[in-house]
Amino acid sequence: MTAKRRTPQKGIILDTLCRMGSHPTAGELYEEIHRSHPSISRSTVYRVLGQMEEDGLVMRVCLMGSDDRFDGNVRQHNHIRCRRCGAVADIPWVEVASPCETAGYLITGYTVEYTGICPACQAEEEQDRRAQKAVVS
Amino acid sequence: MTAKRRTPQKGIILDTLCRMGSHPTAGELYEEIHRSHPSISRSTVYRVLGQMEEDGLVMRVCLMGSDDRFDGNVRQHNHIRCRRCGAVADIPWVEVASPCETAGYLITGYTVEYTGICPACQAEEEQDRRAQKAVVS
DNA sequence: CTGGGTGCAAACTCTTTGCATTCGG
DNA sequence: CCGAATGCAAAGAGTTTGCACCCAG
Repeated sequence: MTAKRRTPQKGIILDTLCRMGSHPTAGELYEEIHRSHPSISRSTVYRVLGQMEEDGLVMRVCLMGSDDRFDGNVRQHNHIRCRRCGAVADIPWVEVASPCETAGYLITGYTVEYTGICPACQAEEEQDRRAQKAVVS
Repeated sequence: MTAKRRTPQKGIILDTLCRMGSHPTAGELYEEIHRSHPSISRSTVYRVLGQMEEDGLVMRVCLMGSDDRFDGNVRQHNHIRCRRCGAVADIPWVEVASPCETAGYLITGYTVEYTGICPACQAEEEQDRRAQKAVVS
């Protein structure tokens, strides 16, 4: 009983997430799916994502100032978020030493979120700097 | 121009956040403030918190499966969240080695979020285990 | 005085839920 | 067949915004 069923919707949702490669929010993923499969509803996307997260098929990524994002890559890895445009990228896993003082908590895991500037924004900032110089001189 | 003004509301909001010590969501902080200062509106709390975050007076903490939380402690530190009851605690800062592959990003910072079981939940789980044993035997 | 700040209510966005219908096993 | 899964629409929850009034500088 309570056996989970395979449905075309689930396949499409997981496929689309993996094919996107990026880290879409549930809403963004729905939009993408909706383009090719208009019949799949928003609620199904939310329900299936939540379910797949429980089953470990996808990973929920929560970064500051953004809705939850989903990642089809469930291997252990870290994320970096551009503080200028908000883009998210995967970066290799880094081992972190456990803190000695844990406020009495029993530590079972951790995640590291890096903040930085993505390549595109680095280039744009460089351009801005040149433009600024030109005006000043 | 654009000078920021000191208002009693801002003082009360920051004071309350710091006095609470915990890591309330904007809504929780509003409720707490509302008890002693019913005239302060919800929107002011949201607006002021966002502003103080920009000014570095408070820190926004985003943990999985929860609304953003605010922390009056702006010194560098990490957080640990109980995966059973959701309680959040501060723990000392831990230096993390920067990853060598950064997907082209220029890393400017990072945060570490630990997951674990808080003291209270450890105790409860221990009790549950005993109760379980009693039933079995 | 001036315009930044506030309170209020309405608007918005994202997510969840109730329910009748569908369809996988 | 049976009930898990879906689609739809409506409800929730949290946050933001428009606007008139207020008050800090």
